[in-house]
Amino acid sequence: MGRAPCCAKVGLHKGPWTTKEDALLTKYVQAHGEGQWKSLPKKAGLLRCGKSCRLRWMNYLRPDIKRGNITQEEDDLIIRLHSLLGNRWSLIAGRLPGRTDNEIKNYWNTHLLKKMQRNQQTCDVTTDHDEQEQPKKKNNNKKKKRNNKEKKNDKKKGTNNDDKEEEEKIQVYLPKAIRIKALNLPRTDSGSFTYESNSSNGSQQKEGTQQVTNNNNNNNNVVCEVGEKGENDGFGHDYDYDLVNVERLEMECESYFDTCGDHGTLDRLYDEYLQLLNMDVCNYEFDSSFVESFFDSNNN
DNA sequence: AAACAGAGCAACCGCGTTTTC
DNA sequence: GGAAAACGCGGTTGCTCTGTT
Repeated sequence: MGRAPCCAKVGLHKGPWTTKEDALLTKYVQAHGEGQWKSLPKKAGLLRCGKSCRLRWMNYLRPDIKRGNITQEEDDLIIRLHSLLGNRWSLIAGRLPGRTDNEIKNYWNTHLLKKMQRNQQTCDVTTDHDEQEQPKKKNNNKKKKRNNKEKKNDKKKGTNNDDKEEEEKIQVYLPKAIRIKALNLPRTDSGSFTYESNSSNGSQQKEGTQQVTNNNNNNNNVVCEVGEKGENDGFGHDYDYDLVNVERLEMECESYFDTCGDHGTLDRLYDEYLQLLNMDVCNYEFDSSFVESFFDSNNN
């Protein structure tokens, strides 16, 4: 059983893509469409593994990729979605047109994590307990960077600090990612839900669309009217997203579960959140009321 | 000016899930 | 129904750039 690693083939290019490779891949995908990643490199004349091609296309070459800085609205939305979904980057990316899961993951790890840590430091009424718990993540981050450096140095020096690192490992309890199998929602290129306009060209993704179309495999389309709405996120911010907002996600899920009557996945998700909220180890600010209302509405 | 450290991000890797045969 | 292949996701790595000493 098991699969042979697709990139183990000898003679395949690795590392940064050249403009020539980009051009070949773009040309091929434009001519033949996405998919068949395994056989694509051969057909396109690329010395890359299919996985690498897919990644390059999805994260960089797709024409609908929005490049440039993350806006404040997107920033807020990412934080809010992360509080709801955890590290489900592709789901989060699906709510941000033109953004990729990889981009959001990187942005979270490099910007938002620090931002939230800063906020927590300034806002928290610090107790001794908090002071002990909070730096864990921060230290972990720094540790990673330090480890990279150490590894580099180790390479030079020929030493190995792995045993020491093992001792120092700090256990951080984070929710285990579970896939929402039951949600057969249409996906964007990045593998997440998509939302479509009511126009004849239903495949075109549009920003600020007014309807959310929710297709499942039985062709039971669930269409939710979605209006722009200012709301409070429970953290004291007012939101008026031009982008797809969290409310839409709730509505989509609500509609879906109403249709199929499957609450098992939501129950699991809710259990996961409850466990997390009960765990004092993460010292992480959850908007529990928001989460609870989300699940309550689906269970009623 | 050189060395070092940290930040940012593209790309890789491993594994779980889904699809195909 | 089971095995293999394909796909997709999240975590991690390592390279490059920039700022600091």
